[in-house]
Amino acid sequence: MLEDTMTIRQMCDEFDVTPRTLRFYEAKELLFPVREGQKRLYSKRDRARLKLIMRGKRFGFSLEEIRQLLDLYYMDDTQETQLRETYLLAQKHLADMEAQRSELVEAIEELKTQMDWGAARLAKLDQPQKLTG
Amino acid sequence: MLEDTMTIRQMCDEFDVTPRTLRFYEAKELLFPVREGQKRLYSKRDRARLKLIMRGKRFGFSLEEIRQLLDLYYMDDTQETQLRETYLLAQKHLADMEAQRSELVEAIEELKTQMDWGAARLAKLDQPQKLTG
DNA sequence: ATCAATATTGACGCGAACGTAAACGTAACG
DNA sequence: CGTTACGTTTACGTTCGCGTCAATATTGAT
Repeated sequence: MLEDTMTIRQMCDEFDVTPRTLRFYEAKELLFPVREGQKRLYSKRDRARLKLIMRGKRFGFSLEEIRQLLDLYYMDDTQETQLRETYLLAQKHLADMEAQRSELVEAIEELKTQMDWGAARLAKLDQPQKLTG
Repeated sequence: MLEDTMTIRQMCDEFDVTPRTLRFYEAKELLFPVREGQKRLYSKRDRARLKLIMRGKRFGFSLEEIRQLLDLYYMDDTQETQLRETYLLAQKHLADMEAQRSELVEAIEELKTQMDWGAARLAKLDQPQKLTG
């Protein structure tokens, strides 16, 4: 506890995931908890990574894509070649996310329009008094 | 051709999907192409729906969620009860999309920050002349 | 010491969203 | 009339992201 680590259960509670999920991410090399005997202990870094994982998932990236992107946030000890590749990868992801943002903004506008339309129809159904003026 | 319909191949070319996908969406009741003999013919409405399907997928909605939402865009002949339910559903989706937009904006900012950091490191690697200034 | 709670490693299962192969129809072209 | 091209159904296969046992430690409390 002194070393700022968390057990698997604490992680599950904080991030609302199951143990299975955390072990799965570890198997996929997205997380690297240390072992205290048999038990996994998650560091602050693991928590930061998990947060990014959840975010990436939300935006539709696969775990494999996320795994590669995670290196960008922890490339302190990365080789130069790796660094360049990661940087290029990040550029693509950034472009993708900005495109997604645009589409999302447009989709929100359109959905609102459709909902206004639906709201109008519902209003008529609620108050049909003025039917014949 | 005169009736503003498209064959399955034309659809595939225009939306960059496979025939299998279109038949799959039909099986899931997301599309309703008419038949000319055996062959499927996709109307303008089918195309509009497919566009919304692709958009929904992009934003992480399942095909089932999308199927329900599609009714909002074509509820001219919808019952009142259905209309209310669909409207409520749309509100939830709208909220979800707006939340997603916020997170996306934040994620973009953070990613940019990280990239600037990486870019700085790359710059140092490119021009180490001032090493001992 | 024992019992319950929590952890671990397999291993199989599962729903979503298609891919892919087989077997068949039909329609046009030379 | 054959074959080439495109379409159809049926059905099994595949990948992803976990869920769900089962069997086995390990740990903490009584």
